[in-house]
Amino acid sequence: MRFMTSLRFIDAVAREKSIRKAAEKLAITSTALNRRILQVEDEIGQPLFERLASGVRLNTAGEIFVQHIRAQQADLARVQSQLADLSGVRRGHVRVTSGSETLRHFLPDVIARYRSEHDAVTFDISRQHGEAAEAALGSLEADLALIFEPIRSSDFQTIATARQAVYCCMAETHDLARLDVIRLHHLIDIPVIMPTSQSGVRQLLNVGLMRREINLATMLETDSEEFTQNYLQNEKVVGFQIPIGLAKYMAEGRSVNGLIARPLDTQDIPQGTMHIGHLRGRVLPVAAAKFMDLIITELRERFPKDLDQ
Amino acid sequence: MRFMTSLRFIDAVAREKSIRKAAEKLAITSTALNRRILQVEDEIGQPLFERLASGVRLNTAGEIFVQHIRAQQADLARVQSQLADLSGVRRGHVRVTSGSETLRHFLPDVIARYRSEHDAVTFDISRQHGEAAEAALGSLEADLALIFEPIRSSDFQTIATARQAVYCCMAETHDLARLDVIRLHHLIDIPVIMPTSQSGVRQLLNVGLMRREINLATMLETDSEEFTQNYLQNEKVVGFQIPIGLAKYMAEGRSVNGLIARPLDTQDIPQGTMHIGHLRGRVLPVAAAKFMDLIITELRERFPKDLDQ
DNA sequence: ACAGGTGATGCATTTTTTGCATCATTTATA
DNA sequence: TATAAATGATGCAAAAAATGCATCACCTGT
Repeated sequence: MRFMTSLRFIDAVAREKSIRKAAEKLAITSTALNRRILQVEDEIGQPLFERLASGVRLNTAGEIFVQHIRAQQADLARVQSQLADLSGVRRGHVRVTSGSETLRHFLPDVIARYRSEHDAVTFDISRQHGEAAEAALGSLEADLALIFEPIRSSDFQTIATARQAVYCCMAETHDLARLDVIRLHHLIDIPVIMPTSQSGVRQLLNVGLMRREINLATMLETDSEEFTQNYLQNEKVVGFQIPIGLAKYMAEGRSVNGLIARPLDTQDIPQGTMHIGHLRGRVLPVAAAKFMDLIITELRERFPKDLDQ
Repeated sequence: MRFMTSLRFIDAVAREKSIRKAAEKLAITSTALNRRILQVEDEIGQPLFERLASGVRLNTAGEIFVQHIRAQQADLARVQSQLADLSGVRRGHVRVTSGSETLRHFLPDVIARYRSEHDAVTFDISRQHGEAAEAALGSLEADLALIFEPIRSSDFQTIATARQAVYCCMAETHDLARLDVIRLHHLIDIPVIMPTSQSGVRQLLNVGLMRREINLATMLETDSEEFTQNYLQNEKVVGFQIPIGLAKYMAEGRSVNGLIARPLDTQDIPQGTMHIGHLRGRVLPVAAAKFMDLIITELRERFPKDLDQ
């Protein structure tokens, strides 16, 4: 897209905070890049960058202008996706940002299902906790976000939500596996793996633990779902997860790979909410919009009672 | 804005439906213009125009792309307005489309008030009836619209509404001027000037006339407020208008320039609604947003009881 | 049948963009 | 404190892109 060149260059310089570094990435000389920037600044009628000895930095005007550039790029992507749709094939690129909960089972399932029908669509999946995920939407680096508790920004437009209770995960041979519903006091003196404090699950746990004044025997703290699930198979410890993060049917009580999940009583630990949405005011590319539809379809199939739209 | 050139050119061709005609307006040769279009079509990967013997016409892809171009232009204007705001002076350009009702008194008053504080802001006022006004918002040819009854498109985002009863206008020497409120049957056999049928006032009148099965003695039909108001001073006929279209204080019963206004009984003719709004999903330029604020302020001062936000 | 319109294309010319060498500054480092 | 290694800006020549002219092929209305 030749008509986007200057704008793309400015975006690159803003990201690299250096004309020379950006020039290298763009495979042109710093001279040419510098001149393009000076030219646009001249047309705009005011500088977009502060010149520092260590490089450049966006000034206020630059921040506004770069936001415009990114919005324009996002809209162009949407248009291209729409045009591709016209000519039959659905092409496109979908950028999803999400907490770790959905990465192990849910998103792989949905993407596979989507790509089985539209294999010309490609994906970018970035793992980010709530606040960072919202920022990624804001800077137009992502189209969709799946965020588990809480939503901070009013710029986030929720399209659907799914209530999610917190489950305990453990080996099927674990003593607690006999219970249908687990109360917090059952966990006293039982070694547990805790999610890190940025995670939504951890925040829900904290609420209940504070209220009941219970301290758990935290043997390990990690933000890796992968590690947790694997470790449970080696030692009789308890991990925490929400249904969307569990293998299919595990939330119904079935054992999968020797592991089993039991819900925590919602009197002890409140249910959380998984939010699916995008930046307010954005029109999503066809591919992204359709993918979001499929996410909601999949959620409806898995959690028919807990889905709100 | 050099980076907008190609897009601006495409927009021009779409409007002119001819490369040669557009080239003339743009003060370049048709060759150059033709080549830019071919280049963009090549980059997009598909044609945007159908080539006819009589010129060109947008195809479906072109319609989508041109809509994108206009959205970009509008957003760029917003950004420029915002940047100008940064540097102190409020610059900008506000494009308003409205039915005829507001053109005589209301908009001139509001614009004068606005420009007394921000004289670097310029205006475009286009007179269009409801449907055309909504289309102008949709094609981004206008920022704001004032539409009197009814709203057709769900793309119109109403920001404020003001209820408006229909008034009869006449010379203060007219027989009916003695009445405080006029009933429809008072108008039987009295010569009237009717607004044309696209106008919201006419549509409200029609509702009442149909219901009561009354025919008025229409001596003349016009869409010109100017003509109507001037003619009332020459002959004892009755015209129709809503308060926003009357000179200040006339709706309170005062006579202005020998003319006087009396409300029609709302049992006979329902009140209408003046809608102030913009295209859904658009972020307005600073100047346009502030101007809309001022419109609402003015409406609140004039019609404190009938304004909804 | 034909005159007058349309968009497309080859080629020479003009304009714009790019890259090299270099300057003036600032920052990090010895 | 002196010095080396960054940074962005600028003059000038080469490369690339855009433009204008002349012309073609085509369609439409008369």
